[in-house]
Amino acid sequence: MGEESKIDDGVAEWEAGLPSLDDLTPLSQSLISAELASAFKISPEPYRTALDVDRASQSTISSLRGAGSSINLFGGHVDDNAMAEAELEEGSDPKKSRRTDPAAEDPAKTDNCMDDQSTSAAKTLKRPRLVWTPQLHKRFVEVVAHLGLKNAVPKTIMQLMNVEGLTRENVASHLQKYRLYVKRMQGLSNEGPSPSDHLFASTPVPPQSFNESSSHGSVGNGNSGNNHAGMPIPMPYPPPQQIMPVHMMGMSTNGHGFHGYESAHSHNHHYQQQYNSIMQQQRDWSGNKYHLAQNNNKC
DNA sequence: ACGGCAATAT
DNA sequence: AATATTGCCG
Repeated sequence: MGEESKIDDGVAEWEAGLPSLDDLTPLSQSLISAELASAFKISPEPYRTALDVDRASQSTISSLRGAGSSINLFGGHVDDNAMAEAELEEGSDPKKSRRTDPAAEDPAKTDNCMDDQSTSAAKTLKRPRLVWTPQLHKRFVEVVAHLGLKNAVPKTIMQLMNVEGLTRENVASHLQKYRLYVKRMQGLSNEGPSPSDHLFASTPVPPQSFNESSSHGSVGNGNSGNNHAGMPIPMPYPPPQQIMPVHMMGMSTNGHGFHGYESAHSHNHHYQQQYNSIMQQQRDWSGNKYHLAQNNNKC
């Protein structure tokens, strides 16, 4: 409890040091050219009054205080305004109702070096190490479960997880560990998640989800807490973020365009392909946390 | 190119 | 301790 007042003091002090409204560059000033905006189908920023800004500020502050649950993809530090966008949400978190317009750029450093370089740099630049938060891991497990262990290979997992910035290597590494864990757990069938298994223990191990896959059938773990038969996890995960101006007419709005277990015998590469194309649309780097981490990159 | 796995590095 | 990277192989 003492902590909170400390934070309050800090915030107050910080607020006192802020420039007055009159000193600030008007938010109405566009950060990108009109051409660029229209080229990328970015709708123009709505006008913001000082009141709007204040409200946003309040909301930020309160969210900083309230349950420090920044769902940042990467642990470590949340640099400054970087936590404005949460990485992934589950349908099971009714508390977050913020779906206002994305905004609040920093007028101070209008850093407009992008295009060519930043997009190619996305793959070149060294990214901060990934932190497998429970949310992320959960997603991972769900995807693996749905693929069936047979098809759960890094690339596919990565694609279906649909998490911005997640690399194949990230998944491969995690998968390797995960497999070891699962094996370890099956060997010692009666439960005993070692204390070192924090993360893994928190998510029930995939109960051998579907008919195919698995060649030797000793995988039936008594633990089948998830996966209610008729309700396969909503696979086409809601794109955590990113706009995707895709108009695919085959399977559009009806909730699920994914029927999980195709691969082995069926030839519905159809769907998978459509998926892939979507995935590629969202893979694009645009602006996100990675650059910020430790790279005072001048361009 | 990809995937799996163990060893090793950070 | 958690991830990343590397090397070797199928």
